Amino acid sequence: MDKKVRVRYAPSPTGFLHIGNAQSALFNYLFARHFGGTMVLRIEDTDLARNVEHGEESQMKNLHWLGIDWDEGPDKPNAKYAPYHQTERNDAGIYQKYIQILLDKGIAYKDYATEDELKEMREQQKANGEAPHYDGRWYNASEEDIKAAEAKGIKPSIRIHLPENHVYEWDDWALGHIEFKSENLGGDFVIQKSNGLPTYNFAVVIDDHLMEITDVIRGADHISNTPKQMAIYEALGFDHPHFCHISLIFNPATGKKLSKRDANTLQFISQYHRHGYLSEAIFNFIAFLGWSPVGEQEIFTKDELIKAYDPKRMSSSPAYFDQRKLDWINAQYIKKMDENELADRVVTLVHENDSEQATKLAALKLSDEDLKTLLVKVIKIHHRDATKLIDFIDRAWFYATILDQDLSYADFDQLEAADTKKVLEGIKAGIQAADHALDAEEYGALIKQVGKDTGVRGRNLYFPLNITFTGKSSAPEINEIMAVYPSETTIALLDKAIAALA
RNA sequence: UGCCCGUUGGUCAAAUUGGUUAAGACGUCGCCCUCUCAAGGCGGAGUUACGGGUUCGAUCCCCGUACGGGUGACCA
Repeated sequence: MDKKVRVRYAPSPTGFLHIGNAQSALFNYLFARHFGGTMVLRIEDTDLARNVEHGEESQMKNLHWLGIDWDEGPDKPNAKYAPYHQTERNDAGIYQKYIQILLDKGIAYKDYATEDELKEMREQQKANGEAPHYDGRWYNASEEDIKAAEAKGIKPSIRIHLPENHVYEWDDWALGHIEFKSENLGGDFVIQKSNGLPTYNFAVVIDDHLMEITDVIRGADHISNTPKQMAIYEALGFDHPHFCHISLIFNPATGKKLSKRDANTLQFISQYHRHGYLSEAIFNFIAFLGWSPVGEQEIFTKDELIKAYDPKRMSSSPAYFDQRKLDWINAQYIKKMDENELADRVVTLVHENDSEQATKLAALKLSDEDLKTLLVKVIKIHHRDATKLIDFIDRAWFYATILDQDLSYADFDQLEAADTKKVLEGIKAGIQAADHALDAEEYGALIKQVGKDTGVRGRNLYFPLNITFTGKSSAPEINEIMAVYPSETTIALLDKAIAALA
């Protein structure tokens, strides 16, 4: 690569950070970091009507959470390229200047057609079996027509005139060679709206050129915009950047690209955060949707991904989003992380999270210290079977409120009642005999001792305890679970179970 | 309907410039381990959309068909 790499992620603040957005931000990030280039964040806010309050702020927050940062943007301006909001760039007259150049060259022209006229034109074309396209009615319009339209007070839009028999072609990082014929672009298109703002296709070209973007990495839904943008680059005599169109992520439920409107799938990065996914796992997972490394390794840290990233290995076919695989990856990260760090993360999550589980646990008003102590115990027990941080929250709440839980003793029916009673009473006696609260190891020893004393073993020994302390016959390491509770609670639970036996 | 793109098991996918018993992972099934559940270990089943062509040989190159998707705005 001869020029220093500069890439950009350019969201429009019309919503919150969606998986699809995250994917394109992520590949831009990997591209920039892999080649030691610069990552730019630019806000494409020219559609005033659709801008959402806090959309931009939320995007940035979630990007940071994911581990994606940038070198230039609204929060990190660089005098040479600022500003980074398209509305501000418009106010600075940047787009106007290039519109004027095209107007002067006679490549762009004013179009006084009204919305209704255009609509009618398209309907007419449709009725004739033609593809809808602008018919060029105001190209080379007469002075009189223009004067007449001006007199009526019509505010014109500005269109660019497309050359005939021209081919727009490029070599895409992901797709290889692609070409479009100029006559298939839908006719001369608008570059400046009648309200004076540039259209997306125009602003993108000007900004990417001025910001010296070398590689445009974006979703495959932009493929058909690319030839239009190339028409603008050519009209202005600019070189165009390299393009990379990332394959789209599909929703398995609908078979279409993941859309903000799909209610049944988690769409937004914040939702994954909320549900207790680790940002590292999401990063890892998304990187593998649309790209794959050489070799068989599947779990990659961010640094490893940056090192391994190769734009030539971008996929050209769409991928279905498989949440089970994400769950597996998330579980891998959880297993690798130690109890302390996990507990810290869960504490943070409990504070900032408004999920049902977190709210319930927060309502217990434990001090951070007590909460962490409890969580470390819970994590020890469930480290192997948790897939999400929220699983720990859920269990911690359960254990903390065990006395209020409506435990089911139904499974006692499958066991010999006399044996069950002996076991439970033996354990109770053991706890009462001790002069301190037992820890997990001591509980383990006690259980074995009771087994020896009573002659009850195997499931007949463990199931009664599982049922007593969790309400289910199967549970992970029961001695560790018993150690979560204070002695009084343990004894109370035993009494409850013994009473239920009678 | 036009234009563009895509198609390797249920899912993600690999396969130096055409030669592999067509990797690996998730999921699934079975076995082992184990008080149970999980985790872990081992193993099984399961794929080159279809039809032609080029070639000694095609997942790979070409053509067609089918299916899927993207796009077709004074949205971005």
